[in-house]
Amino acid sequence: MTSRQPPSATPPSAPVVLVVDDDAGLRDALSSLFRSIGLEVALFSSAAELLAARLPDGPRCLVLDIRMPGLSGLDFQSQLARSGMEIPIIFMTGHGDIPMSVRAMKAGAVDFLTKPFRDQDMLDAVAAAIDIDRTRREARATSSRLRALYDTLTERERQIMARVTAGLMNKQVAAEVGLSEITVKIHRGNVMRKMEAHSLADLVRMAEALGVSTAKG
Amino acid sequence: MTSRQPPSATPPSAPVVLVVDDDAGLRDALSSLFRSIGLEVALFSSAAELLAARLPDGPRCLVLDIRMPGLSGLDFQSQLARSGMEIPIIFMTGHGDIPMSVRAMKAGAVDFLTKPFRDQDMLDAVAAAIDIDRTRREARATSSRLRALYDTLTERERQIMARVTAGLMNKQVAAEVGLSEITVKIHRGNVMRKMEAHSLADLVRMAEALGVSTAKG
DNA sequence: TGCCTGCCCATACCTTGGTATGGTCGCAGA
DNA sequence: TCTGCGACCATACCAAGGTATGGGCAGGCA
Repeated sequence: MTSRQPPSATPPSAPVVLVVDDDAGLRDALSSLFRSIGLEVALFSSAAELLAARLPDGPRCLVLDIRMPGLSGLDFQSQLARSGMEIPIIFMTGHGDIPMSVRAMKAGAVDFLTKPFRDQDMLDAVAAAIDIDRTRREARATSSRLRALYDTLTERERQIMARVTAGLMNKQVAAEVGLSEITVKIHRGNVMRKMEAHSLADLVRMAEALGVSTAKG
Repeated sequence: MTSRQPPSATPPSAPVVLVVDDDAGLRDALSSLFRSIGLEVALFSSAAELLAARLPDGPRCLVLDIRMPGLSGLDFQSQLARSGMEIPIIFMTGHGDIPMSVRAMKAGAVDFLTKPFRDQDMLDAVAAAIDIDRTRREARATSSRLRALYDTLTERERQIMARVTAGLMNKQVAAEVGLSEITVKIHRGNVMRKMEAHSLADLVRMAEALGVSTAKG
């Protein structure tokens, strides 16, 4: 948010497409299709197999047959959502119906392709999905960096931060939390340093992103 | 955003469901269904008819057969989007297919029901759509109030606002735009008054919402 | 026990922010 | 021509922000 940092320790890995389908022929076909445009691919014959695998950390997306051995595609989707595992999903189906597709799309699927599909449609969908994932990862990275800074604050400092970013003056903050103005100034200075904020405007934006800050009238 | 105002001059009108279907029987059935739970209804037999009518201003949504005389439902949807007319849409279809439903959902449809549908499914969809519309309207109202205030600023004042909300000190702003510090202070004061901001934090949030403000390193 | 940390406060001092008062200049419209 | 307004600047003054220095107290921990 405020500091522009190098990507991080892990090198910028290539996008990976995770394919889950019980049809080995289709898996192979998709694999060569994706590799032909420079994407990496990981193949799985079932959801369980995918869950057991160690997944790469770069940008990625999931290409999933809605009818799988064991867990259904839709159930798998909601299970992933519940477990906080956010990954863009592209569904494929041979015998799907409209309610199924609608449910999938409402739950956030990127696309829902009927077999047989055109290669280009699949590639477009995957490109869109990878893009979504990349954006989300960046947003998550920024916000977790921010959260990490916020976690270093003491209770007091959080109280002061909330009120300062709500627009209160030091003396008002002091009155509200029952401190002397000078103490508020000190805490405030600590907040600025710990949050690595270079200005009040900066801090306000951080508070906004973190969802802290006392609402105002 | 900053001031909590009464709803406005127009009284809080009841939610309205706009129904477009060429089947008069279905129109009537939907009409009584919606009225039974206290919603107002406006019926149309074609998209053209709806466009010609004067639409109410309260929260509302659109229930649309995908196959209509004249313009198709999907085309109508994209036409509305292009014309900036944002209204939540629920599609109905008797003979739709998956690609159609996916396209509609990707374009932002709230739901896509296959005929025959259960009354409760339709009511749930409409409730969700109305809710979305209400939220959107509130957001639009807030942001247009803000925009109106911003429009009263002079060019200079906007320059100063952008830099101040980016976290620059008055003297830095002065140097950047080639003014004396005292002049910056005066403009800054004018900005605060015109934007009705009660604190710098307030102004920063406004700048954020407006998308003005010079990005920082 | 000594050490660290969080929390609290004071005095002193300097920098910024913010407003009032008063004045100049140029331009557009009544 | 007068009026109003946007833009600009100065002096003066006060309020608010911010830091340094120094000190006290409580609790956890090696």
